[in-house]
Amino acid sequence: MQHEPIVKSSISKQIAEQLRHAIINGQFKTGERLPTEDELAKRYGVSRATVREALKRLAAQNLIRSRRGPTGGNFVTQPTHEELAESLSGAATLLVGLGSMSIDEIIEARRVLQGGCLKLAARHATSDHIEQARAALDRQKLTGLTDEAFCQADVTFHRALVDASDNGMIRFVMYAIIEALVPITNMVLSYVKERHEIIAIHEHLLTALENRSEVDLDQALNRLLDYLTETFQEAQIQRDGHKLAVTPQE
Amino acid sequence: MQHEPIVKSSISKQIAEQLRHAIINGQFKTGERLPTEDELAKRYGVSRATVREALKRLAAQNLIRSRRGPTGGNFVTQPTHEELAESLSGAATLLVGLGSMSIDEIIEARRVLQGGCLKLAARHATSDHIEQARAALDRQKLTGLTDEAFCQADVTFHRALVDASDNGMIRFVMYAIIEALVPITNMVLSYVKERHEIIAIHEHLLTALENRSEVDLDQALNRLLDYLTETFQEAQIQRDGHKLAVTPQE
DNA sequence: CGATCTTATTTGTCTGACAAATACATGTCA
DNA sequence: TGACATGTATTTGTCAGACAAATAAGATCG
Repeated sequence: MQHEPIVKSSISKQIAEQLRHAIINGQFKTGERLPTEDELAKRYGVSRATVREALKRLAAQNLIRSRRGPTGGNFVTQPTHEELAESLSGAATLLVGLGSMSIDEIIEARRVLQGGCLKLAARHATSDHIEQARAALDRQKLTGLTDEAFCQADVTFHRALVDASDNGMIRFVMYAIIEALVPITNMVLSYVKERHEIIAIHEHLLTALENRSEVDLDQALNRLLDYLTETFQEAQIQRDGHKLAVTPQE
Repeated sequence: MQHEPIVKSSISKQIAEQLRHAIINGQFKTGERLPTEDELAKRYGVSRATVREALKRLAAQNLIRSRRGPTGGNFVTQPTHEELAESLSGAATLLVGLGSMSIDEIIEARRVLQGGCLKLAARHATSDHIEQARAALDRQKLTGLTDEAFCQADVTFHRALVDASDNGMIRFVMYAIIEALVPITNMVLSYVKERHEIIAIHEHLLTALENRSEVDLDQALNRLLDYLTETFQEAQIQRDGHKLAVTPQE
């Protein structure tokens, strides 16, 4: 007797998978409308609720977007770079937040990968990129900035540097790494509060970029990451000391 | 008169967002069980169907997993490295597939980023990593392999090289880039069919790694990417020529 | 011609029900 | 007592049908 291979996963999940592949393989082109939910339900022989659960899975991946009304429906969308970068940084943040990625690893990754990225930037940077970075740096110099605002400008600055590499793929992955470092920068800022050093290093980076000096860029990057490593350890000690003082038990 | 800020997005999406933040902020720890769907429905004052659509959104992001029965429910899961890497490469593949990322960009990105990665690998590679790479390379040498199998072994080989860098963050992003190159490798394979050259270059790479020679690694990587660039153009010409011959109109 | 009203279509949500999986308690028989 | 079957409660999975809300296009009226 032959046993049919029983399918363990839920119907809605299977439908989501099928539709997903259909979209990726181009059977539904971007901008195109999927069949209506009723139609899909009939076609798969399931209820509309099940179809909808499948569609929501796709929506969560920014693969489709829905509109109501006639001419409405579920449309295949090309996820924007923003959205993809966002989901990517979300994943990276999660990895860091859940502690499955050490600080040292992130800094090392940044040292290695951003090093290459800056080399490209030295070759491809336009005055536009440099201006953007300059603007972000100027914002960091303002007095009275909250830590969050400072950190935000920090991200903007580094993104501008990455953009200068003029490479979409690199931009895609570097954004994630930069994002992953935000919590650390934030912690350093709240416990050590030495913005001027960060600003000085950024100035160093930007000047090196303006001069298109790969050596200087490398030097500046290492200076930044060394500084972060040091102060992060310091901040950690302070934080833990603080914590211990407040909650001595445990 | 004051107008309340009307909320445009659907209820299920909002609930998904709320739960998502609750999970990321650690209000629900990993492994913990969320309230039952009925409970959530009551708590948010919506129907169970709506709650379920929200939950499916989270499930699509591998944030929760569900089990039936008593002691069952929706559990917060720590996404595996695999799952995160998968969603990441899914995004990257999409970018490539939808043509918003050029081949040149990917190859350039790989040249720059993998270059740094291999430097790390030269320092950190263990015999274990090298053996894994060797095994994948041996598999590529088998005769009678389908293009898919060959390509699969190719990915395994490069992953082993990346693993040798011994850095989770780098692994995370490099996996995506490697994955993004798969369609291109595939196309090169189907139209040019020169596996021996790829194998030779891989041999070059592996030997360089065994000798921990950064210079050789760099040389081999450039050799590989130059080769891919060339043959890809060739393949493209052949394919387009073929297409034109078959469908001369348009 | 233009403004408004109606109407059809499609997604969003609700309700209530039953099916399926599954842990746990209970009972039965050796 | 111990192993095994059996029921039972709980929770997710799926279904069916309904109404609400958005919205584009046609119909109507001034």
